[in-house]
Amino acid sequence: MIQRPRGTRDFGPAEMHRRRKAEEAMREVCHRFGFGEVMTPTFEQSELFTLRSGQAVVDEMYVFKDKGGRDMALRPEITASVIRFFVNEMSNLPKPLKLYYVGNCFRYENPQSGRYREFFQLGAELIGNDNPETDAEVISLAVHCLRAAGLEDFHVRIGHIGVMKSLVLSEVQDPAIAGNVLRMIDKEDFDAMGDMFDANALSRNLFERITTLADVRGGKEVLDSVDDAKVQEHLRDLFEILKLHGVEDVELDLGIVRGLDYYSGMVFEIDAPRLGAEKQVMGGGSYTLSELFGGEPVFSTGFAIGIDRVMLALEAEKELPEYAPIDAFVVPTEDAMRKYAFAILSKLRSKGIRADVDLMRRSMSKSLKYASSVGARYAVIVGKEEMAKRVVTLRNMESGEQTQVPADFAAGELAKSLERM
RNA sequence: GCCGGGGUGGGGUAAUGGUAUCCUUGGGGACUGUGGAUCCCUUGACCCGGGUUCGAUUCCCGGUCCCGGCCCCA
Repeated sequence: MIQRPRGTRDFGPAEMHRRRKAEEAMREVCHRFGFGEVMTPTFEQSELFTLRSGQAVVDEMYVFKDKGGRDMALRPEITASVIRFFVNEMSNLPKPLKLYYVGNCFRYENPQSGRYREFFQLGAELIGNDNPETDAEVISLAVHCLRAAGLEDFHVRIGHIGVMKSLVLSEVQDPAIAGNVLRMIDKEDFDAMGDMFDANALSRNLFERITTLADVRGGKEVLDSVDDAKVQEHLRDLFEILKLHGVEDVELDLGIVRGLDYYSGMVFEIDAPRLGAEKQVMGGGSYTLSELFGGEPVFSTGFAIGIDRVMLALEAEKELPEYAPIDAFVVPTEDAMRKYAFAILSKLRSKGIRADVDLMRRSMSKSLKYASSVGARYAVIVGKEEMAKRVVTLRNMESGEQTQVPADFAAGELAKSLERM
């Protein structure tokens, strides 16, 4: 037997139905916000990702040499591809440019709850600016996507890299050490950071200011504790505009640092508290990447939603409705009626009814049983009597109620009945 | 990369050093112009490899996969 690769999943019809519904709801929101969909290759030159995220990510990527000896990688994320696309072909389009994408990504990591080797992201990038109204637009889009997917219990945290970065860089000259400090802030490992401060003779005063800042958490009332006047104003505007977007329940969290270096300004994360260790369903922020790929420097703000985690969170939140793939099952009463049944079937399908018919040459009672077990709402019984009268018998599978309707109008009658259900 | 818990038909289970129970599902039949019922027949499983043993699904080791956690998380 051939096993599915570790960390990958198969999705059956019922699950795909739920996933597509959530995905389509989020897509629709993206369009409503004026974002256009893009699609980029599933694999890219490895360099695209190492440029953005550093050489270390190679360990966690699916990398391979193609037959021409080129270093390739299955994409571990999609932002880099979108920006590459932008630099290559879209840099002259009017700004702001609003793009979104949905796709599978690959990371060679150890699977656990909410973490797979192939996973799915829906993300958006707004290219052109880094002002508060841009940030608000992007955060609002993320929040509205999650709401549209049906998620209710989630928690938005907004931070700003600039504050912590400028604080650290003001006293730490060595960029390697500064990077480590930022990393420790992100992990909230202040013990290790203390040791490091001692080892590098960094000031205790800086340490205090960092820990104080990292603790800043709360509603907009804590904005006052942001030293940097420019950042404070930026965040104040952002919170105000978010409110006008209908996004109010957000927390300021200056402890968000997001390890990697390319984020420059606002950063934000969304958690679904009902999930386990991997509870972050979305991450994003503003950054400049275009220069890195050989373009003009342009600010962008973006995010990526982990669709798999959203699905897990939805399951944790509520019973999901059952999936009924079929509206009507056409049942011939005897073998002589089978051909006629196809004619009826075809008519129903052409009118948009999700209809099916017995293909196993089963008896009438077995067919009804089958119709019942696949959750068909109606059985459409066709027999000699019906044919003679140019009618069909509609049997409501839930109530057992039966009515005869003219064969030509069966589709319309069904549609009406289905609407009522 | 590391740690813990697991792996028996498609799904869910029981037992066992001598190849396996029950339920469900699937297929067929009885009935047959009305189903979720009943009865009958039937397909189908011990994760893989090695070791111990006369014999391993069972005990031991390794691997693999699943579940959860650490690390990491673009």
